[in-house]
Amino acid sequence: MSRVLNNTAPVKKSTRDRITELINKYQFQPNALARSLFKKETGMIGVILPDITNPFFPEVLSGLDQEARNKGYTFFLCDTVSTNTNGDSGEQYVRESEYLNILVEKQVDGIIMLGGRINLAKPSAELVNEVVEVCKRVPVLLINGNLPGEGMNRVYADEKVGAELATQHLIDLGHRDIAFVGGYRHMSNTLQRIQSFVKTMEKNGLKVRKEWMLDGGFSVESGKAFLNILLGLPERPTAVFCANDLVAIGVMKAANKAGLRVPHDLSLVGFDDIPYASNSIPELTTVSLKCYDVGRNAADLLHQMITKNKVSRNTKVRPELIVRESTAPPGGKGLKA
Amino acid sequence: MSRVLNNTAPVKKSTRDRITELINKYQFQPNALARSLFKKETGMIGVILPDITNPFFPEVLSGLDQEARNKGYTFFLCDTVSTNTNGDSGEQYVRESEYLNILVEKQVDGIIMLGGRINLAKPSAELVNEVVEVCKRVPVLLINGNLPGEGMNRVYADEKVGAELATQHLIDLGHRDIAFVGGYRHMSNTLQRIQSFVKTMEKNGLKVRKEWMLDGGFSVESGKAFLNILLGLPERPTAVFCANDLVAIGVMKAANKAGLRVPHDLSLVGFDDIPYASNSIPELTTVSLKCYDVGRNAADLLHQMITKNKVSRNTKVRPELIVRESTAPPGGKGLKA
DNA sequence: TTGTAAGCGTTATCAT
DNA sequence: ATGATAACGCTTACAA
Repeated sequence: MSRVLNNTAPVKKSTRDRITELINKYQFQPNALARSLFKKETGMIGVILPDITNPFFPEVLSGLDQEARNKGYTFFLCDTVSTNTNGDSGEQYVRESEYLNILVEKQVDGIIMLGGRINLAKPSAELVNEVVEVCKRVPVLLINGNLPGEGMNRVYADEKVGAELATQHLIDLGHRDIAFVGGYRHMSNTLQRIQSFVKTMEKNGLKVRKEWMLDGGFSVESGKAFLNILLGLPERPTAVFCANDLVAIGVMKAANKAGLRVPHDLSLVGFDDIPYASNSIPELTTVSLKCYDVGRNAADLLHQMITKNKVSRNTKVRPELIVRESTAPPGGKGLKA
Repeated sequence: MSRVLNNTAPVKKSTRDRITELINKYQFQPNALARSLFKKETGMIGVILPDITNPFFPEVLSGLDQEARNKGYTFFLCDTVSTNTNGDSGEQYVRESEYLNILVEKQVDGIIMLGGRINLAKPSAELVNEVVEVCKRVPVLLINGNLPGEGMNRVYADEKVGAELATQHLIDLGHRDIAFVGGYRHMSNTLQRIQSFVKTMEKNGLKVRKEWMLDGGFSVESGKAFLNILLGLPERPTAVFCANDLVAIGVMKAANKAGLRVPHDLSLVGFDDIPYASNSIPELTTVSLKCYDVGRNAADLLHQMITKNKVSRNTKVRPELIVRESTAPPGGKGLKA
C-alpha cells in the first residue's frame, strides 16, 4: 500500500484500484510520525524568536513561510517570551534553551533563531556552547544575529549600512544636531547601529554629543521617555535617529504631546520598516531591513543546509532607506529652547 | 533506561548512576517521534490562521502560547496566505485544506482555526464537511468564528456586544450621523457587527443611511478609499464606526490628508484593539476583542478537550470599549460640505 | 508484480 | 530490580 501511495514500485492496475478504494473507504491517512521515524526527516523547522507580538517578527516569518511552504516544511513557532515583559530577564534565555532541546527531540530538520542570545554583545560561554552543540545535530541558521566562534550559518541585514544610510540622510537634509536613541548597549545590533552612526557623523565633521546618546529600550514607551529626557536638556537636537520604528513612534507621540510638529520642528528616522512605519501620521522615514527578503533567503539557505548539507555562504542583505514624511530640513523652531 | 529517564519504575541507585553517566557521555536525547508513535500523543497543536502579518493574530497566538506552554504543547504555525494578497482568492481555503491534512498526518493533539472559512457567512458544504471529518479524528477548536451544524467547539468574542458598545458610545457623544465602513459582507463577523450597529442605531431612533454603509476590505488602504467615497457624498457623517482598527487607521490617514482633524472634525471608532490603536496620533478609540484572553481561554479549553475528551461549554468573552482620543462630541465642521 | 519481514526509537508488559 | 520482547505505523529490501 505504501507502494501505491508513494508510487515507489510498479503495481498492477487492478490491485492499485483495489487499494485506492480501500483508502477512500476507510479515510486512510498515513502517520507522518512513523514515516519520519524511518526516514529520519520530518519536514519540520523550528523557529525560535523573542516575541511574536513585535511586528518585526511576523514579517520575517511571512518570508520564511512563503519560501519554505512549497518545499514541504512546516514551522514550529517557539516564542520565548510572550508574556509582554520587556527588559532582559534571563528567563528568555532559559526558554531558548528549553526550545532548543524540545526541537532536537522532535527531530526537526532545521532550526532558525532570531533575537535573544544571538543579539547579545557578550553572550556567556554556556549560552554559546549550547547552540554549538545543537549545531552538531541539526542545521541551525541565525537571522540578524551571530554568536562568537565563526562557525555559524547566518542571514542578516547589514546594520552598519542601514545606520549609515539613515544618518547620512539626516545630514544631507542639513541637520547637524542629531541624537541617537533606543536599543540596548549590551546588544550587538544596537552597538553596530551606534558605531555606524558615530562614524558617519565624524566622517561628515559632525560631533556626537554624549547626552544625546540614549539607550535602554526598543519599545514605544521607551521612545516617549527618551524624547522627554531630550526635552529637559539645555541644548537639543533638531533630528533624532531611533534604534527602531517602535521607539520612533514613541518619540513622535511624546513630541506631539509637547506641541512639537514632526518633521517641521523635529526630524525623525526609524529603523526596521515595520508596517507601523507607513501607517503613522506623519508616515515614518525609516530604514527597511527587508525582513521579508531576509526570511525568504533564510528559508532557502536552510533548505540547502538540510539537503546538500553544505555551508553555502552566509547571506547579507542590503537595507534600504525609505524616505517618507518624518524628515525635513531643520528650520522649524526645532527642539531649541 | 527509559525507566531512569521517566522515573517509571524503581531502579537501584548504582545502575541509575551508571545510566545517567552514559546519557551524559553520549549526549543522549530521546526521540520524541518514537515516543509519540507509541504513546499516541505528540504535544503538538496546529494553529491555522490567515495571515500572521495582521497584528490581530500574533496577539491571540501570544495568549495561546502563554497558556499552553507550561502544559507542554508546541505550536505549528499554519499561515494560509503569507503572500500579502488581500482579497478573497479561494486559494486561502485550499491552503486550509492542505494544512488540515498535514496536521492530522503529523498526529497533532489538537487544531485551532482562526479566520478563513470559519468567518464565511455561507461556507460551501465541502468546506464545512472537511472540518467535520477532521473533528472526528482530532479535537478542533474554532476561535472567533463558526461553521454551520452546531457541533463545533469554540471560543469567541461577542461581536454584537462589541458593535453595540461602539455605536452607543458615538451616540452618547451626540452623534446622529454615523457611517459604518469596512469588512466584507460575505463574512459572518462583519455581518454581526453591521446588524448590531443597525439595531443600536434604530433603538436610539436614529436612521442608518445606505450610502454610509461601505464594505469591501479590512485593510488600511481600503479605509482610505472608504473615507474618500464618504467625502464625495452630498451629505456626510460626523462619525465613522470602522469594522476594524486597520480600516480606522486608513480613514484617519485619508481624513488627515483631506485637512480634517480627528476627533474635532470627525469621530472615529475602531474594532479589535490591536497595538496600532494605542500608537496612532490621535490614539484610537476602539473595542477590545481581548485577543489575548481569547487565546488563553482557547488553549485552556483545547487542553480539556484533549485530555478529558469532554466538550466543556463554549466560551464567549465580552469585549470592552476602550475610549481614547479619536472620539468627541460632534462640533467641528464635521464632514459637512 | 506482490508478499513478508526487518528496522526506525520508544514504552509497557511479562518474566526473571 | 532488571532484562527481554512486543507493539506503535511506516518504508525498504529481499523473496517468491
